[in-house]
Amino acid sequence: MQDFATETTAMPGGSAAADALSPSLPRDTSIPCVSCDVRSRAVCAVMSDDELGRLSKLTQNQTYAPGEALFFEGDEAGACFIVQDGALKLYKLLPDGRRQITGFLFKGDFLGLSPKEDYGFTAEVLEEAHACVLPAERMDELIADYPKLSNRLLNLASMELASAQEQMLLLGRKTAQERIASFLLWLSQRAADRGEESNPVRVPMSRSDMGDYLGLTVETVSRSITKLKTTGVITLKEGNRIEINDPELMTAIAAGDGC
Amino acid sequence: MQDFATETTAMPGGSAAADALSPSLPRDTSIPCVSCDVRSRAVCAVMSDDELGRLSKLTQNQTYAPGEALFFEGDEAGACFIVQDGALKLYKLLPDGRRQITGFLFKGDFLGLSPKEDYGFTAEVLEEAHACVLPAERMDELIADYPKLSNRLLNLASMELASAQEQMLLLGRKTAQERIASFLLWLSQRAADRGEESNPVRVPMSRSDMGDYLGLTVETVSRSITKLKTTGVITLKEGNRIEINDPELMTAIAAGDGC
DNA sequence: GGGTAGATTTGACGCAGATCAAATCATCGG
DNA sequence: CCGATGATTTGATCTGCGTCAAATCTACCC
Repeated sequence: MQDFATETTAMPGGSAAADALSPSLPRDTSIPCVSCDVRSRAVCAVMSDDELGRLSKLTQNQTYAPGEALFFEGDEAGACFIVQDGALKLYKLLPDGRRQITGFLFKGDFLGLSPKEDYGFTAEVLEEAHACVLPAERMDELIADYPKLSNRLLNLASMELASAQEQMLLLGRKTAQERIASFLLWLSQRAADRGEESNPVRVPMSRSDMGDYLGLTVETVSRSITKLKTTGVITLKEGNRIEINDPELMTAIAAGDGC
Repeated sequence: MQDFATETTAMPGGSAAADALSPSLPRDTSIPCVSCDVRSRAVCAVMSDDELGRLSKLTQNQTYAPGEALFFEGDEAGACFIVQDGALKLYKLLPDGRRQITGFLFKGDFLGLSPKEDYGFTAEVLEEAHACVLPAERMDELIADYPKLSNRLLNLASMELASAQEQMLLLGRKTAQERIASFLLWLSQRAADRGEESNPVRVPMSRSDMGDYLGLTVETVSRSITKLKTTGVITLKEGNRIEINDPELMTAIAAGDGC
């Protein structure tokens, strides 16, 4: 299975479909995909109302609690997911327990599709999440029936591949300081893409998760953040939020051009 | 642009199409895709003879010398490539010159398709290469016309994404020794997939390139290889080839389970 | 409010791998 | 075969980040 979590920029012609029904109710799983909150940014953006009608019959809405796993590395790849809200982390483990987080997923992100029989990583909930679950066989049928969908997934995969390469550059060649700066800017950009507050940006993951994503230890993450704080480049705010005081400088630091 | 170089396993039902014409001539660019050397393993494997007829009219065969670049990071993404033979390296640079190689490409690999306007990395020749070049607009048309092709590319992208995640694990969490072992096993596996000798495996890239791929310096690469040699796990052979004496142990080392 | 458990920060120290430097090896043109 | 040039190996030393340990801080429950 493959995650196609991507820095999805808004699809042209797909302005957010307002939920016409019962806006006061917290969530009604009977509402079909047509009025889905993330329709305009998710894979489904390329499907027509009619096609979504078919889709909505195949999917199931699920709620996942923090710490819960949608699936584990090595599990048979049985379903695809579209994240409706919340946050996930994806990770791989070495036999001795060393962990590498390969991505964080947010509202609108797609998760699924494996080149192998089994999932290549674990998907675990960071913040309570709702997801739209689609059995793998159904997904295969949809891909076969709707070339548009296949093309859309190809686009998402391309974007994700590009960001994977960016991450390789970070992991292979950047200093701790540069990694943290790059990460915070990325978080901020992704929040902006989702239409959420980007500065200060909310940081929903622990220092430990940041470390496992950036190839650093908790202590180094903490020290690097402290240093950025001391230098005045960032400010820590209430509610796990971080303000980037000087985005220009921050960008320079992230690229190894700072100082 | 995105590279979809993948550990392509042989396509079912696509046994190598022998070149029926002038087998003694080194290379004849007039031979259409139908009898192409890499047809059975490349993207084209999903196209029928007729479809390949159309394809062959859109493509151009090119030869590239070692050190030459197919394109540079930041260039406008104008074409897709199918590697017919030779070897390429893909890399990204930081402003101060630090380099991260994000992949090596071999016979049958696909390169192209960008989520952005520009290429996100440089593609440079390692060993003289022949490639089939397809203008981006033509490629877009083909993708639109042949859902099979789109699906195939999606598969390749999925595979590449999985191996990118594997590489993140390597770069973020493995020791120098583990990285080298993982790399040599990967190189060997890829050679096997191409039907080439896998043990001893030919290592077509310099120590410096290995370092830039594995997030290490030349010296550390050299020392790690020396150590594996001294331990008796590998043997250096003529012609830049390396023999893996104990694949079991090597695999254990690569996973961090050795010793 | 007080207590507890986990997360984060801070401190002291060690080491894997980087850096700097030099020797050795391989390739290739003449 | 010789010399030159670049790649690789080896050696000595340094350092950024990891490791180990302890001190806060935070959130949450009673």
